Amino acid sequence: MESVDENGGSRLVVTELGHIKELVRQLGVNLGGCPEHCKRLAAQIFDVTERSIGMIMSGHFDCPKRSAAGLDSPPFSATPSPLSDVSGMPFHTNNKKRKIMEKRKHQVRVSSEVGGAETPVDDGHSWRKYGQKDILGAKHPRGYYRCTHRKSQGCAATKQVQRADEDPTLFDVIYHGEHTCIHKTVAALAAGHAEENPGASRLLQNLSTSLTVNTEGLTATAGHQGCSTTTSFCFSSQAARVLAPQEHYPFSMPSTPENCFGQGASLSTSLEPSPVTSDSNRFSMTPFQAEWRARSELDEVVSALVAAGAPAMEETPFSLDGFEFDVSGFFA
DNA sequence: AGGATTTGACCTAC
DNA sequence: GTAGGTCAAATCCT
Repeated sequence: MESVDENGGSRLVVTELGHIKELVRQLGVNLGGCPEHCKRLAAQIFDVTERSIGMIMSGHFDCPKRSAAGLDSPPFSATPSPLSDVSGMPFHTNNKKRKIMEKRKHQVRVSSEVGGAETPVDDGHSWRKYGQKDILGAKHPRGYYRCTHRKSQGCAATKQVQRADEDPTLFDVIYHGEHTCIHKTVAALAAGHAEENPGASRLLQNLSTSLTVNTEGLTATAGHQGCSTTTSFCFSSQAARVLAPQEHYPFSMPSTPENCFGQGASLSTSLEPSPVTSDSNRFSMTPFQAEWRARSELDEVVSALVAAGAPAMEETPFSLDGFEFDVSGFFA
């Protein structure tokens, strides 16, 4: 990973990431407290993230090689396997098949849930394998997956999964296309809210889909030292990135009341290695990958909230799975 | 029985 | 001709 300004740009973004991390931690601590403070913290997180976006968008992290290749993908391949690096893929060529998929592509490196697992951790979507190919120079074959709802809902999302040569526990996953399908649980959730507020309902669908909260150890220590429990807050997988803005997939929610990160539970983002071992989406990412993901997801959650009628939500914190969420800070 | 996976064949770009 | 990506029949799994 190179950078301009003798890594000065890198340090700036890393600094901002650290700032975001601290703000998120504070937000977690205060979630059960003063709503106004939470709003301010959320607004700050948004601002800092925006600054990071600006740094990246200004070209500080444009890899010359990638730029030359005309890629619009983020600097996700800090340690890409030789042949899974999308920069080497001819998506901007005249290849008709591949040209179709250049709309959206997103590469991440993920770890397997269990060492030696054949596939990486669940990314929240259901996939159907439709092919496998031995790739020249790669030790492991590349698997081709498409969304299970391709037929039923015409979802065009696909992904390619290839085990990293240097570390078999890691997978390079390249997502193509956009999910236009509706998640099962999301659909059920939507049904309950659609009548009241269609926009907010849609947002909740996406929230539920994308954000995962690891709760390992939480129940074991809940009630004991209360606020000391560490809950890992993980940004979602590819969801936000592969979806068009109008198909926003921002954050997701804790699935059970026990997962509440309120009551002073501290939050740790996935910006740094986390020992958590739940089935939530955990990625082995560089700070830049993490920042880019955070940026894209935050970016989309805001646009999603706006599109979903945020003012109404701002007035009344919405609830999901027994929790209330106040996102009005994003609009401060 | 129906859905998911496997795997060889086929298609397209280079 | 080669490599990457997809198709589709065969097979497996629940």
